[in-house]
Amino acid sequence: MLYSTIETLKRNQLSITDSRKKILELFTKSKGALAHADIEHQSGTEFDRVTIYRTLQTFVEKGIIHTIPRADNSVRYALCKDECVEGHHHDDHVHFMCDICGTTFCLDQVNVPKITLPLGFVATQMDLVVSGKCMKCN
Amino acid sequence: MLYSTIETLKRNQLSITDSRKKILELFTKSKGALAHADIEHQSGTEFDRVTIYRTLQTFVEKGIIHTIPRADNSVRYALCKDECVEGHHHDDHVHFMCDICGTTFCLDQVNVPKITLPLGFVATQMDLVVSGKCMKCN
DNA sequence: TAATACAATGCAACAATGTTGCAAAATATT
DNA sequence: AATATTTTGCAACATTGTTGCATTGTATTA
Repeated sequence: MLYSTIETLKRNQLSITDSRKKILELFTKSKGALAHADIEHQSGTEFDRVTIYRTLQTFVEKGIIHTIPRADNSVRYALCKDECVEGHHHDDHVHFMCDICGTTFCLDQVNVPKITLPLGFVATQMDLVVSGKCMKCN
Repeated sequence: MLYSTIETLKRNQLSITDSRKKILELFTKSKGALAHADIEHQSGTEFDRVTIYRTLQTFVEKGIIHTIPRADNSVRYALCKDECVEGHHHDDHVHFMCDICGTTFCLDQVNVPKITLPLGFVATQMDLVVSGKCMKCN
């Protein structure tokens, strides 16, 4: 089930503004994950940098998008699946980063496998990021 | 087998300097992983910020330390095991970040499990970062 | 639909993080 | 000890992210 951008915003009790509509659209149009800089470039000078930061923050809080960590100190954001709700993300799928084209994929089909931690350690979140060559660059 | 800081530097064909000795010592003394800022604080005003950046870079290139990605856009560094050599890291163990005390652990005993990627995807590196409560804060 | 309450935006200023070029200093080599 | 090489510190700059506040836009109520 796909929601329109406006429906998604309403469903999350967010007021409908130009920046939120536009940024959410960028995510639905994009196959891969987006970095803050991507959004800044693709939206031109339309919105202030600060607005983009705050919009992304709001979307993460509401469970509309989730973050993907990277070893080189740059976070990317991707749309969450429908099950994500405020404060409780279900983004336990694997992320794939292509070393050639730089695209970040959410491999929704591939789940993060269960692992056994040493005694005393309790996990609340797991991030599995794989890098290599994607099917286009292979 | 443990090497002294000087031996490790020599083994990697690096000249022995105060900053390299001191920063490498910080890593061997520390149980967890270190962020750039940690090193900057613990070494006081002894070294320039730039020197620390360059030293960490050199250590990563030589395979002495490896990076650990985090969702909040902050990289941490940890000592590699002996098998790591220049340009070829063997840091395929799980990393654990405590949400309470902030310490990052290398769980050397726990390996990243093999997963099956969609057709056409080829993995060259995998990073599994688990967060939750560590054995001290539990 | 107009008036009000509320929330989001843009701007400015700032803080933190990371990078580069180059002269000075330290290390390694002969 | 003298020379060649590498590393360091400084300055300057680029990027990324944060905060306070006045202004603007959105939602709500009469």
